[in-house]
Amino acid sequence: MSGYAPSEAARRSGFSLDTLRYYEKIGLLSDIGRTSGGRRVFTDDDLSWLLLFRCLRDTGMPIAEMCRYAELARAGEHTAGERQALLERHAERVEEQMRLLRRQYDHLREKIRFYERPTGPE
Amino acid sequence: MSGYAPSEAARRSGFSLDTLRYYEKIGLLSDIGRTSGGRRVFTDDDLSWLLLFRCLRDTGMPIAEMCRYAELARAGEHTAGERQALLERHAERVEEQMRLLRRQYDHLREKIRFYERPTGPE
DNA sequence: CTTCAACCTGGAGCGCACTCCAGGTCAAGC
DNA sequence: GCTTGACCTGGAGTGCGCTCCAGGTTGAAG
Repeated sequence: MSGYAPSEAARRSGFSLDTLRYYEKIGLLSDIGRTSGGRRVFTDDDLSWLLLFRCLRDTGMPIAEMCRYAELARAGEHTAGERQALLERHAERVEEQMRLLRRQYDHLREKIRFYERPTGPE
Repeated sequence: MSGYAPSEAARRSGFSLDTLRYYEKIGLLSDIGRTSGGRRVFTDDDLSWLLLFRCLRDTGMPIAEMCRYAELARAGEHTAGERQALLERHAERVEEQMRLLRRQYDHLREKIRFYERPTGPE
């Protein structure tokens, strides 16, 4: 079950080894376990955090904001409302981002269509 | 009709004045007109280029690739096929990007749902 | 016991896309 | 004619998010 080597955690999360170390260094990840020899051991719980971070990064959340979220979570259950609000605000930004992306994608397709028949413009 | 001051071009394209100057400096924009006093004058044609660049940037195309596109366009009509292919490849990347964004958005919404009722996790 | 790939640390370096600055010029309105 | 705000240039600086490096350690396999 739990106990993944760094390379395995990297593989499963899609982050590089360097990025995992970096995330720990800046305090985004904390209390990552170690073997007696000093090597990191990632638990299932660490992994689920990483998958959340992957989601947040992929949707464009800045690292500083993920740090804020992680801090809140560490602070305890009483921050649940604030955490929810943070994710909600982010989700709304993502919606806007999706709308913009779709709109610009349509522009792009329109542009490509100009090349598709008689003779292209420009 | 044609002849926009830099600030107007910035307003219409959504790029900053500095970015417009930067784009000209790196050769993304070329042959931007000038007044006798040395000030830039943007034409409708320049504006439509800017709107294309806005579309490409918003969809994540790196500047180097936009430069390549602009160069091809300057080279003449015989590069139309290559230009089309470039845009087509980009559009496919955008599609992938939209799929990922939607997937991660769904994850995010799912995560938020955990906060919505009994007692949130983490 | 040896080997060797995976891991460790601290810190420097990088790529991208701007953004800002100093010091000067231009031109429309009063 | 003077003021003032928009504009000019070349070049330095910034913020973000990693990524790479040197030099050393660990531990499973043979």
